[in-house]
Formats: sequence, C-alpha cells, structure tokens
Amino acid sequence: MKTYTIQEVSQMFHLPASTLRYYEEMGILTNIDRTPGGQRIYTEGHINRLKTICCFKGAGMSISKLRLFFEYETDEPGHIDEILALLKEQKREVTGQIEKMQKDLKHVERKLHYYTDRKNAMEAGEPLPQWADYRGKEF
Amino acid sequence: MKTYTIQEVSQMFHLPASTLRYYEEMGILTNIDRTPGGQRIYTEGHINRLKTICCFKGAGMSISKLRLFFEYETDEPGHIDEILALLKEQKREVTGQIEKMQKDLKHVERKLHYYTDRKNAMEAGEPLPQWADYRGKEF
DNA sequence: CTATCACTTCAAGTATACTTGAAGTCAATA
DNA sequence: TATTGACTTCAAGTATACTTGAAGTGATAG
Repeated sequence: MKTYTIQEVSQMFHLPASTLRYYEEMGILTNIDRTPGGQRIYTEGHINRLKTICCFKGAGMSISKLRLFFEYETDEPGHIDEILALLKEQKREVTGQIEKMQKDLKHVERKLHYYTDRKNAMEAGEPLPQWADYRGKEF
Repeated sequence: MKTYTIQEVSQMFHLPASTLRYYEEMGILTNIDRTPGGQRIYTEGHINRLKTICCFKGAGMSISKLRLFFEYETDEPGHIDEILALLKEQKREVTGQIEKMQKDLKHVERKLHYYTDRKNAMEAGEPLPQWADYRGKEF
C-alpha cells in the first residue's frame, strides 16, 4: 500500500507539517502509524480524510465540529442519523455560501466596472465628479 | 437624509453593536457623526460601506486589507490602479472560491448519498460491510 | 563515520477578530 | 422627575487556529 511522509502530505495539500501534527493533536487526523524511528506514515485513508477536512473547513466548519463528525463516522451504526443531519446541514451551508458568493461577485464586478470607467474618463481628461468623503459615494 | 442608530444597523446586518464599534476603531467604518449626547449616527453611506465590508470579508479579506482598500478609495485619483488591482484580485478570489465550493458541494453530496444508502440498507436489515477504522473507509 | 537535513515532542507564542466588563452618560416613558 | 434601557469609552479577556522555538533523534548522502 502506498504511504507518504509528512513532507509529501504537506506539499500535496499546501499545509505546513506543523498543521498536520496539530490536526492529529486535535483528533481529526488520527491513527497514524510510525516507522521504527517514530516518524509518521500517512496512507491513502489519511489523504482522503484530509480532503474531507479541507472540504468541510472551506465552508467554515470548526475543528471541534469536524472532530464530532469523524467521531460519529467511526461509530457509524449508532450515529447514522447524526451523520446525515450534519451532512445535510453542511450541504445547506455550502449551498448558502455559493449563493452569497455569487452575489458578492456581482458586487465586486460592479465596483470594477465603476472604477474602470473612472480610469478611462481620467485618462481621457474628462472632469470627474468628486465627493467630500465616502459617505456620499460608497456603493 | 435617513439615519440609523447603532442598534438599527446591528439588526440590519446581524452584527453586534460591539463589532460596529470595533470596525470603527479598525478604521474601516469611519466618519460617523454623533448626536449632541455622543451617540453614533449612521447614514446610507455607512450602510453601503458595511455591505462592501460583508461582501469582501465573505471572501476572506482581512480587516487590514479592507482598510487599505478603503484608504485607496478615499484618495481615488492617486490610487486608481491599486484599486483596480485589488478589485481584480478580489474577483479572482471570489471566483476561485465559488469553484472550490462547487467541488465541495459534490463531495458533501457524495457522502450524503453514501450514508443515505447505508441507512436504508440498515433499516432493511441488510448486512453492511464494516471497517477496522476510517483509514480503509474514508472517501 | 560524519555531516546535514528532516523528523520528533512539548510548551509557549502569535495573529485575527472580536467580546466582555466596569463605570458612567443619554434618551425615552410612566 | 424618576426609572429603565440603550448608549458611551477603555482596557482587558476570549476563541480559534495555528506557529515557533528548543532540544533532541532518525535518515541519508558523501
């Protein structure tokens, strides 16, 4: 079975090794075997777990909630409903965030168009309306 | 001109009043007039500024970068290029995040389907494959 | 074999973004 | 006018997620 050193995992996920040790300490990336010399040996299972961690963290899930989720997963038969509830909540969360981001993108694009026009006008030597401060201008 | 108390703004944005004072202290929501008694008076300009703050923060922009952006906006003519650069970066950021979130959503949905099937199988009394620990199971 | 670099643990430090508490003042209502 | 609740400042505290440093051990290239 393919295994990985901490450095390989670190590079794979663009995470410092200290963060991987921290995740282990926090109980969200556990059961890591060691070489006789004590160095960590990561497996495909850890890689997949890390993918899940990055995915869930991306939507703002805290480490303690991640731990809870993985604890439920470990004892699946007794916690299938909690797992499903957490996953549904996560789905709502991510869906909501996508919608918000799409609105945010429009906001940014609106500002981008505004300032692009202002720049063009400036370069054409046109007079530009000015404001005393942002309170009259912000949009 | 319509104005707002700190409480009204607080409710409008689901932000505690302390956070609004904090944003003022951090220099991202400034130029707030006061009543003769010293209470803050927010205007439409502040509401719009807060919309921008929430939008940019949503994509992970830090308070110090927000301050930088608003400082550039305040002195627009000398900083139009920096403004455009920051906005373009922010657009890339948000676009990237949306793409990541869409992948993350698929990941969550995959897990949701998996556990929904497991639950159905469990309830139908079917034997389920088990794993010693998550290293063989995580997906 | 030795140098060098990566790895180890453990404790303490840092960054960011608020949040809370104390002590006092302002505003609205009965 | 008295009381109540919302507001004020300022300093200190908290939560989260790492990050760093020290001191030592393991792995590898010459």
